[in-house]
Amino acid sequence: MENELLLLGLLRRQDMHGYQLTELIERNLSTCTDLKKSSAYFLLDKMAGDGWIRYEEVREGKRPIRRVYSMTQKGEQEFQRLVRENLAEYQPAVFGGDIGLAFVNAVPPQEACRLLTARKQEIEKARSNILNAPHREGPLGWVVEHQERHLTAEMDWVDTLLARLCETNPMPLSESDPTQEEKI
Amino acid sequence: MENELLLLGLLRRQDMHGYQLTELIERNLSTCTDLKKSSAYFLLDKMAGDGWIRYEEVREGKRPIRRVYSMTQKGEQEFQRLVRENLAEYQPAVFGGDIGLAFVNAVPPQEACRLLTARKQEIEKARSNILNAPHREGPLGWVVEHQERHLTAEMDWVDTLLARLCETNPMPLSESDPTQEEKI
DNA sequence: GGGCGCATGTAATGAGTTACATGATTGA
DNA sequence: TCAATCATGTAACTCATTACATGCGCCC
Repeated sequence: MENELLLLGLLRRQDMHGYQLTELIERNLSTCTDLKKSSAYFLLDKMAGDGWIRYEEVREGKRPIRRVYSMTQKGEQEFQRLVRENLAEYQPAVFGGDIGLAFVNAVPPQEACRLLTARKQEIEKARSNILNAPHREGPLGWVVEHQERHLTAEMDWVDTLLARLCETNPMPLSESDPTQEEKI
Repeated sequence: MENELLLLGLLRRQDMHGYQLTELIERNLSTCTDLKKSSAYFLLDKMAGDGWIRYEEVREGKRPIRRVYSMTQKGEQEFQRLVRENLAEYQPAVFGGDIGLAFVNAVPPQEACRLLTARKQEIEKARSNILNAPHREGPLGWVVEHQERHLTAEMDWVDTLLARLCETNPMPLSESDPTQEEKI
């Protein structure tokens, strides 16, 4: 329901048409969601069907017709319910990158270091993207700050891993050694 | 492909039947995945079809027939490819809880604090679960450590939020004040 | 005798993505 | 004139989940 919450939260501040919403999300809110255009259109349709929002078709000049959405009373109620639900819960994060890590012994230490260094660079890139983005005030700024903290922690974590993997094995074995692998 | 990687990585160490695999995953690897039984069975089927693994039907005593899976050469190749891919990439984490946070001004500060405190307790619970779990050595221990670090950071983050939200507004407004809300 | 654990699956459902379709306007 | 932007959507597909179905053996 996060996506619905997001759309409701945005429409709550001002009426918007679909394209405007989806551009806003993809351009300015990529730090906290990656909802795609067609998914958003689909949800807007659905929420209109459920009476959470309604729309008016508007033609401005010679541009294509826009569906300008606005919240209904029912939508506001749902929004109030959804924010509370979202604020009160914690959804455990699953880090897909940990699966590879669990089997890191299957690759020679030297190569593992090379690969993790590549990962580190991706994290660094994401982090600098955030640091270079325009500063935001209030809750939206906090969301960015949260992501920034997380990325900093991830950098730190990869560094720890590199230290454990490489510095203890400066001269790698010629091949991965299955006898060094652990039990589960 | 993380789920495939996980199954391959486990089968690489020793042959196992489906139930054994899925129990292992649900009981011992819940920190890094939440793959469900039927999904795992489905994937095992698929991978057998693709020739990554093969199985032998074995009946032990009067128990139900087991499909004991083992890796093929092709499976080992895929595994090697998938670990490297996984180690080298970083998949940006999206925190669903940040959507609610972005709209936290829609609820009265006092209530927001109550809700975030509930969230904090859930995080604390997850953290103590991990701290009380048996200690693991090597890469698997690292994965647990990663999760533990993350949960600790999340606790810290919620505390920061609570400080910003509650301590600056010890006496809440009677209702949420839309004029305090921000632009996007 | 009843419930739990073992063991494998199917079917229905859901959420979301990619790729595609359409068509007009604007700017280089 | 050609590409990009605006604007909305559909269809096919992927991936995973939930709920359900089956059936035997073991233990209380």
